[in-house]
Amino acid sequence: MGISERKEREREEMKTMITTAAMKMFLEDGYAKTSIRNIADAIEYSPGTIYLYYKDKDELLFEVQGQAYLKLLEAFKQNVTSTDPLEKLEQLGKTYVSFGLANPELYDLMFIIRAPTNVDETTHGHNGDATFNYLINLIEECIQADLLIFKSANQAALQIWSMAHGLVSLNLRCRLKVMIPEEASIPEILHKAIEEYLLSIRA
Amino acid sequence: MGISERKEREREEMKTMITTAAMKMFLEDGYAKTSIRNIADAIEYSPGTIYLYYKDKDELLFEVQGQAYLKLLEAFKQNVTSTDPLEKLEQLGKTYVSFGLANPELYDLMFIIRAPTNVDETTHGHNGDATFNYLINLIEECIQADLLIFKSANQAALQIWSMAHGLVSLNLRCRLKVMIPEEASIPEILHKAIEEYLLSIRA
DNA sequence: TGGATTTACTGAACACTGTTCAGTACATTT
DNA sequence: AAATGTACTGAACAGTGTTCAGTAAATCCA
Repeated sequence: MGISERKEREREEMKTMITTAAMKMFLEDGYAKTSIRNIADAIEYSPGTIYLYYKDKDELLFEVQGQAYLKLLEAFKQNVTSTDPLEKLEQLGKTYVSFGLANPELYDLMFIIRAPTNVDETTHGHNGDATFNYLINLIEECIQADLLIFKSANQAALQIWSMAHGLVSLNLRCRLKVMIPEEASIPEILHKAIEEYLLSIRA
Repeated sequence: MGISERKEREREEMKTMITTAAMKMFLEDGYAKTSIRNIADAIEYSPGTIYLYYKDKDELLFEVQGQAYLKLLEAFKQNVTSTDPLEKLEQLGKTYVSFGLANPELYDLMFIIRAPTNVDETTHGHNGDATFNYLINLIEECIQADLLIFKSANQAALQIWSMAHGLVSLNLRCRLKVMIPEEASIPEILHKAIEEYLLSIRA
């Protein structure tokens, strides 16, 4: 019976049609300013239809977040090319910061925006695991080679991620203007901060 | 002519009445879930009245943010008691983290929430200056005594604030659950992270 | 093939949001 | 006492996420 298979396929096509439009509009206008009606308009369906495929706007966000995490993972894989673990860690850190600077709306929706998805991590927790594991594995590699001052990978990841996220998210909320008056020099200074920080945690 | 003075006084009273109610409701339910109508109900006025005192919801946020920054500054002054600059820096860092953990909604509205106030820092930039200067002065003290690896106070502030904000804000968005499974141990681990970080940036 | 059933979709409706503004009632001034 | 100024109201506007009775087409079964 090929009909049910075709219907399943059509359903998946519809779902990706919705998320593709949603992703595009989230990136252009931000999550908050993108309404279900706008998305429905973009794909030329009625608002109610979207609810036949996603239970609410938050589930749509969750879906888009998953894609965004993969996009970040791709950036990691593409830019972390060195053979030296510490150098790889630096490449990862700089990739993270560059990603946040280049895709502010995306970064916002991945890590900053408030939504059920971002709060109750019990059901929605395993969305960015692959990307996070990439960091953890790299850190473990560094620790096993005795290259960092940390004893546990979790401890190291906590600090390293916090530093990187702090830099990016404070910038996204314009909190760095007091410290960095010239907007143009922000990328350079943030990369320098990552560099320096990683120097300071070397064993 | 005492009438215009009385009117000015009454106007100020009304403004603080509004911001007091707003602050309370922002803390309890969050900024997004608090509506102008809710605030108006709480102070027993019509919604339109609020707009006679504040031009929009964002201006209300700005006002409450100012109070929140002062509250944080108070916490700094109360907890930073040591005579040793490095110890003072540690006390400040831990106070910052504790503040964020104890007042999640307040921290959210101060540093995380997205609003015109938080984005265009040209007109709204000087709201938290006193609190920020407290940090800068302390860092300058450390640098002048050659206690830190940094050469410039701005450079140091960038890293230190980013680390602290990263820890607090990732926690507020439940991003630490992958690294810290037990919720109860979060405060201790975050304080430990601050401790360790400050050790790693000692000259 | 023809009638019953399942499926996909619509768009009006509900309860909310921030914000505006004509209208009103009271305080102050002349 | 009449005219002016001020403070406040609450209905209205345009938007939001979400639901659901109604419809039309596709599928199934006899």
